[in-house]
Amino acid sequence: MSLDAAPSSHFIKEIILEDLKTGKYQGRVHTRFPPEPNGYLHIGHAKSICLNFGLAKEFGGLCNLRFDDTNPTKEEVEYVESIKEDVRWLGFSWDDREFYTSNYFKNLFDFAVQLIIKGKAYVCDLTADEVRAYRGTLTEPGKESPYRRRTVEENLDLFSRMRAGEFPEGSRTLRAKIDMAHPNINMRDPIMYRILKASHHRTGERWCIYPSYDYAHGQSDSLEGITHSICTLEFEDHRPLYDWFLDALGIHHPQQIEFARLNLTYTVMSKRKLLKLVQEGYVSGWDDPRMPTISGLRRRGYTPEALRNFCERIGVAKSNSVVDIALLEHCLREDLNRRAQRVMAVLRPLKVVIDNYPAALVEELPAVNNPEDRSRGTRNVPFSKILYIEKDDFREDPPKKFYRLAPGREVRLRYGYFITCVGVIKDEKTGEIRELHCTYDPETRGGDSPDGRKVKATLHWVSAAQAVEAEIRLFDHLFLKPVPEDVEEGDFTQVLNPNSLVTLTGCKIEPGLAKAEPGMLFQFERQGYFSLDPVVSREGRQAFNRSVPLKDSWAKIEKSKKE
RNA sequence: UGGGGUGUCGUCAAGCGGUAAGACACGGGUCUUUGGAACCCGCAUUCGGAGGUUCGAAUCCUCCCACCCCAGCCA
Repeated sequence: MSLDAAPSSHFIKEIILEDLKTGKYQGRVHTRFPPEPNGYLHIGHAKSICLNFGLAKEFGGLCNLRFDDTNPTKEEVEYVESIKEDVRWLGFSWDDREFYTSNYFKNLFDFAVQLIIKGKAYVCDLTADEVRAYRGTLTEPGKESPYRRRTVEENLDLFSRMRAGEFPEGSRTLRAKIDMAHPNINMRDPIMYRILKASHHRTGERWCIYPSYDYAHGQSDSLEGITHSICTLEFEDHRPLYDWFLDALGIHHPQQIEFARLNLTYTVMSKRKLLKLVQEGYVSGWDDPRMPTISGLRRRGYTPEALRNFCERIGVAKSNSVVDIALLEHCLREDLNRRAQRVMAVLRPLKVVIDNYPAALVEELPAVNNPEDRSRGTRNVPFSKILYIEKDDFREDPPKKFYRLAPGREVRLRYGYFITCVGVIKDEKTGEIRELHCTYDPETRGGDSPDGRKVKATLHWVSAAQAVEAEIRLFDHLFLKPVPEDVEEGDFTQVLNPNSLVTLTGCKIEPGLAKAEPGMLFQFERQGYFSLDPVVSREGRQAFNRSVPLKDSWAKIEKSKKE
């Protein structure tokens, strides 16, 4: 059984298969992942990464990593580094094909000169406001710029002076000469170059004119020999323009294919919204474990395998959709179930004294490391007279279907003994349960009863004397609503989940966990999957993040009883 | 009222004229030293709507409806 879902077919593969059959690109498949280094990658990007790198791999082709850095006012090296780390972590390699649109600034400039010579581009002196006014509206055609009829010579001269820095920022642009009455607004003489006196993170002060996305993207694809240029739906309207430049230049012509971006329930996905959460302090940073960023998911304890599997399962299509976050969680559980080391940890400790257990005795009892993989063997956990169990595992007045510990009831301590509750000690004033007194059956060592006696529940526990204390962070959905943007008033911050992070201190964990390190995958039995938080943890004060809880059918019963 | 898209189960999503895959979710059950996992069963007589073509339509045609994207010198 392989963890990765069988690659499913989708419309992009069909297009590629067809192109392969007809020999459209001499049997080549070459894709690219083109992030703009102006923010951190999120799970929506993961979909695109898996698609582009996955397609290349499946068809024996290549996928380039290309930073689309045409806007120096928004881009930074910090983002470049984080993007590379995230793509690598996801399990993909671009070898030496790390490119930057800024590598092509000279090529793009030369292409622009060619277009000017062909009479297909001109320097326009209209201001930004005027350009907008001249563009017309969705339903009305635009007007031609008064500068549209400049001669080739004049355009050439002006364009080279734009490059030389002779004109102030925003004073002129280079525009494609297409059709101001075109029903597609993108075709109404789009801007190819703007003057930006900004320092670029790669080219420094070398340029003061920068190409627009529309002008740069197709030509960059062409220069790299890309065959299939995959992007999201909102660029569908730009495809005629993408094609227009390539045709006008008569160079290698990749085909642009659009697919629907990923949306997930109970979270937001746009860089703008994510940035707002970070900047306004709703989360601790881009890598907050509640964020849908790749760095956040990684810190939370997600695995690349789970993410890749998820991306495979959601499919690739063109309809706007919102994927249930339960599928993401399912993919994580599925992966972690096979891999995670089982361990016992008590999140909300309740003291238990085993009355008939020798006070001085400490036994080392073997516990299975992973029932899904017996080759992982066993470890020993200490058992003694004073233990902690989970508060939730005891009810003085147990409701129907509650199988756990209650007065007079016998349950099993996992890998330990059968115990029976014989006493409850409460705080005189508050009535709060302070500790439980139990007796154990020495014959049930390890958790088996020689007489075949059954018990309805098995509890996890930790021996008090040997327990290590830790902080445990429980995460829930960041938002209360499946679609956070769907609010009557205000914005998505109105429906932030106040309980998306619950920090528990004084948790009692199995002594072996003291050696836990970030990146190690654990299942705290009967609770969920956890891993050490690499940021918050400190020497002597470990903090574990709950990556995802285990399915809990008891919680479901309780919930349905309340409703 | 311009242009470009999309509409198949609660949510994704196959389907490409031969009689509605699969997954998640949900419900029920078996098993269980995790109320986990695993396993079994159930879950769209119907494909946005209405007509039409055809022996046969989710698939073809016509009209209609709904939703998404576009008027950055952002990508």
